[in-house]
Amino acid sequence: MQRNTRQRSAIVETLSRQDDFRSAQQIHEQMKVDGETVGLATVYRNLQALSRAGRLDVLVAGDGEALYRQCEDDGHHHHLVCRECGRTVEFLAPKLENAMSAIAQEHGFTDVDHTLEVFGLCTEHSGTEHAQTDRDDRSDEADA
Amino acid sequence: MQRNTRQRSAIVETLSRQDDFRSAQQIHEQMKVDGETVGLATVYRNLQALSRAGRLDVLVAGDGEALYRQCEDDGHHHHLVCRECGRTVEFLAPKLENAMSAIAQEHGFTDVDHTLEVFGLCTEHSGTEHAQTDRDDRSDEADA
DNA sequence: ATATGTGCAAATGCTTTGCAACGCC
DNA sequence: GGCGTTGCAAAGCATTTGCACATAT
Repeated sequence: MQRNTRQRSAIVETLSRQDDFRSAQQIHEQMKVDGETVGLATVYRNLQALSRAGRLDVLVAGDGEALYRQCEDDGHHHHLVCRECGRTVEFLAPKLENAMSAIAQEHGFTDVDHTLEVFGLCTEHSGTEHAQTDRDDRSDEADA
Repeated sequence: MQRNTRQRSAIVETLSRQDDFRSAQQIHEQMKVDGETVGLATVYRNLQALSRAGRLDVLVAGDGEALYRQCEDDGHHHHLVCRECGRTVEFLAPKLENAMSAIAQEHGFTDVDHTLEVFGLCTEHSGTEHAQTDRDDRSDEADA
């Protein structure tokens, strides 16, 4: 990832206009709609490169599909994602990180890494009619 | 899942002799080695049926491959899995469950569900030579 | 100039499915 | 005997890769 190409910029551009997690194919589709002509393989290659470079969050959906979105937060964080629309809330759980390390160490595991993702239905897609106020994507902190 | 067939029994049998998470293909392979003749599609179909019936734990590896193993624990629990050999330790994290519910509720999400898996290298596959005692798969409890 | 990046199409790997044969109940 | 089950091969998907061409630096 060392050169600036029209395609790469377009991909980054598209991602920057996107709040929620999207699959490579959705992103490619979106670009086509926007009039950008970029090969699907190129989208895949760049998403990979960008996430390797730490500029994207990647999360693997239940069915194994990879979803991407631009990082909002630098540190290690987790996501609360709407199963319907992909709307995402980031949150931190420092106590969890510690607990995980402790458990891993107890069992002699090293090089540990963990994934924690929470899936649910956001206000707009919930069957019930919850009233609530906080509906932005700002980072939050859990007490776990 | 209403009839008992030779194939289904063989699959359950194979799973019961297996401590760690295995992919459908690995299970199929194992059965072939054991002299069982069962179609790959049948293995997939039964693994799905069994996990639907709550008799198997399923976890999706980083690359999207589904891994199965028979349930040890009834309740909701998580796994510490060796990236190399699949060796698995189950653990509970009740405080985490609560924290997740709280966060979800705060943001108006409903029908929440979460996945937490910890990957690492077990004692036998760690580059370093950790000394340790606890190396079984008994359930454990985290304070998070 | 030349190492990188791109596009396309073919290949991969896991998983699912259509359909005829099969075998529990 | 009927309906769930199986096997096989084909189809599906998301993703990766080989290779010739294009292009940023």
